This record gives sequence, structure tokens and C-alpha cells, in this order.
Amino acid sequence: MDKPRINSAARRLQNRESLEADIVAEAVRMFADCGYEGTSIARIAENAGLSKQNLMYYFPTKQALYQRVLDDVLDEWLERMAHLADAGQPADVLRAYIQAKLKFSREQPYASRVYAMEVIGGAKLYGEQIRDRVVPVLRRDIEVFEGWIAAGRIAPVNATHLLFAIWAMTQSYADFAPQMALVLDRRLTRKDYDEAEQTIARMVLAAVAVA
Amino acid sequence: MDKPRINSAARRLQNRESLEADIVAEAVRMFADCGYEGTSIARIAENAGLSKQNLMYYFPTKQALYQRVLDDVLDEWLERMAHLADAGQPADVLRAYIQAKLKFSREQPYASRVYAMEVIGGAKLYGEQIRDRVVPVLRRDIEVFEGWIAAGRIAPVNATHLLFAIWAMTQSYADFAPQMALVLDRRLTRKDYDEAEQTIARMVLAAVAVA
DNA sequence: GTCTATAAGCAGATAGAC
DNA sequence: GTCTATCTGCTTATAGAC
Repeated sequence: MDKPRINSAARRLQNRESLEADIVAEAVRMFADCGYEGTSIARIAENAGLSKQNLMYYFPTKQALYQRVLDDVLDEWLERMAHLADAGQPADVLRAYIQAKLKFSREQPYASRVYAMEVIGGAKLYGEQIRDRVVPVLRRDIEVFEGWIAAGRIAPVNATHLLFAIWAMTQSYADFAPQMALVLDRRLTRKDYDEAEQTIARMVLAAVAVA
Repeated sequence: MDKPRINSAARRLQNRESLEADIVAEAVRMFADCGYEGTSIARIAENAGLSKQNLMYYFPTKQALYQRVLDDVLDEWLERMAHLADAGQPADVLRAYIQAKLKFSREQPYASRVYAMEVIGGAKLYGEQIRDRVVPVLRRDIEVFEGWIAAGRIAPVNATHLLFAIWAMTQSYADFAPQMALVLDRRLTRKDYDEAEQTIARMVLAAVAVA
């Protein structure tokens, strides 16, 4: 925590894009761990291996950096989740959806958590982008579920709450991982995520009555 | 937001306990909305209708107030959730558990959210109390599920992940309510919570194969 | 218990030399 | 682009009169 992760000699060889990516990566970690107000740009800069004033050359305000962090988080998430619901048998689509979302929680825990923090606080700084970029995707997913129900391909459940449930269960393996670790008395392993996937899939598939 | 919720004349009539409760109630709201660092004791005091210095007479440090807030949140939650798993048919116990947890999310959204914020941030200020007061309760619940499985009263699922799933789904109706409201294009109503309860219960009961 | 006054530090942001 | 230096405002917390 005290030493910069990248020394300035090595950094000097990087181009602007790569340096910005390093700053954003460090910012994601810190915003997730300490929240927006709990994170100072001075500490982000320190951990990323440059001065605060230099960081502010690339990101003129703290809010601009935060917006960029959330933009990148959404880009990554949308790229992984896009078109999952487009085709295939309901059971396969649901399994793939659960698997992809859980994989994101496992591989990008800081991204999941910084997004969760923003939503829990009422999405005061990022509500518009959530409305424009996330909500349409979720609504489309709900419509896919409703289409299956109308076609008799799955049992008639509440499609909206089914999606909320899938979202909640998978998201919690990033957000509530600290509490889960306390219950298990150890950090979550790959095996835990696999078991979680099986359990969640079982619940969802049993509820919609397909194998 | 600009005017104190309780004028000082009325407050003067209250005893110390009641005034502390007012301060804590306001602090819960603000910590949930703005996080620990995002909330200043000056604004808590302002909204509670007393001066910052006067607030610090009752709570000598910001951390002390925060600890008290989380203590009260846990007290309230444990009181509502205690002994739910003690007796009864698995299906009834599970339904009651889901109902109680969801009711807590609906009636005490700020409590749920301030707790979630603390956990997501790694429980840096409150990890010990979570370990001492929450984890034993969760472990006991898991043991109850495992007892049912051993006795053949429910299907053999992963009891730990089943509990994590129930926790996640019910908790999210407080934490992710802002995002749900964006998807629904309106605030959550009582009816939404009832439908959520039905959907969650259906998933859990179908997974453990009891009606 | 409540008030006025203030200390001491850190935050985000800016100016200008090189 | 990176540096030194600095400004301004807000934060928690304290001191002491009443």
C-alpha cells in the first residue's frame, strides 16, 4: 500500500492510454474499498505511481475520473453480458447468464462493488448513465423471459422479479464476499463459485420448471 | 433538507435517550445515502436540529456515532430474525424467513443499506462485530438447513449457498431499490414486495423440492 | 447541556516555471 | 507532461464561557 505499484521509470515508457488505464485500475480498487468521498485523488495517484497534480492533468476533476471508472466498468460488463439472451433453449440461456454474471463477480470484484456502491447511494452521480445503458438491457432480458412464458417454454413466473433475483444472487458474490468469507472462515475459492453457480442455477431452473 | 426536522423547542422537552435516538435515526439515513466519509457530523446535527458541538457532547467522535448506528441496526435486525429457524416445517420456516428479511428491507431500507455499505467496503470499521454477532446466526441457520437435509426433509442442496442466495435476494430489495425503480420507472410499492416474496419463495421451495 | 470561538489537518483544485 | 508552490474551503475535534 505504501509503495507505488508502477515506478516512474517504467511508466515513462508507457503511452498516455496505458497510463490512464493504470490510473483507472487503481481508482476502481480504491473507490470500491473506500467509496467516492472516502478516496482521495492524492492516494490514487500515489498508488498509481504519479503525482496528484500529474493525475489531474489527465483527469481534470475527481468526478471526471469517477465517471470514467464507471464508464469502463459498464463497458466491461455490457461486453460480457450482451446478447446472452438472444437465442437458445431457456435452460441453456439461463445457465449461461448466471455463469457469466458470476464470472464477472469473481474476476472483476472491484468493478462490481464500485457499481454497487453507486447504486446503493442512490446513483446520485451516475443515475443517468444507468438509465441509458443498463436499464434497457435489463428490460430486454425481462422481455425475453416474458416471451418464453407466453410461448409456454417456461412456467409463468414474475419475469421482472426473476431477473432481479438472478442479478441479486450473482452480484452478492462480489459485494458480500467479505461477509461470506467471515461465515466460511476463509476467502472464497473457485470451488465456492462453482458451487454457487450450481445452487443458483438449480433455484432458477426449478422455479421455471425446466431442466 | 435545509430545515431541521425537529425544532429545538420541541427537542428541549425530550430526554437524553430520545435525543440520541433522533441523532442516530438521522445518521442512519445519511450514512446510507452518502457513506461514512461522505457524511459530515455537521450535516447530521443540522438535520437532527442541534449544533455540531452539541452532537459531539453526546457522541464524542464520528466513529462512536457510526458504531452506535451499526449497533442499533444489528439490534433491530437480530430481534426480528431471531429464532425464525427454530421450529416448524421447512417450507413454513423458509417462507417466514424470506418474509421477515424482505419486510426488513422494506421497512428499514436505510438500515439495510448502511450495513451493506460497510460490508462492501470490507467491514473495516465493523468487521469484529459482524464476526461476533452476525456470523454465528448465519452459521446456525446453515446448520438448520443441513439438519433438514440429513433428515431427508428437504432435497440435498448446498445449505451455505442456499442461505447466501436468500440473503442476497432479500437484501437487494433495499440495496438495489434505486436501480429497480429505474427499471420499473416508478418507486417500489407494497405490491412489488409481495410479488418479490412470492417469486423468491417459489425459487427456494422449488429448489429444495417442498411445497 | 448548550453556546462561541478556534485549532489543525486534509481535501480538491489552480498557477506558473521548466 | 511534469514539477514546485499555493489557495480556498471543509473536516473532525477541542477549549472554555455561561
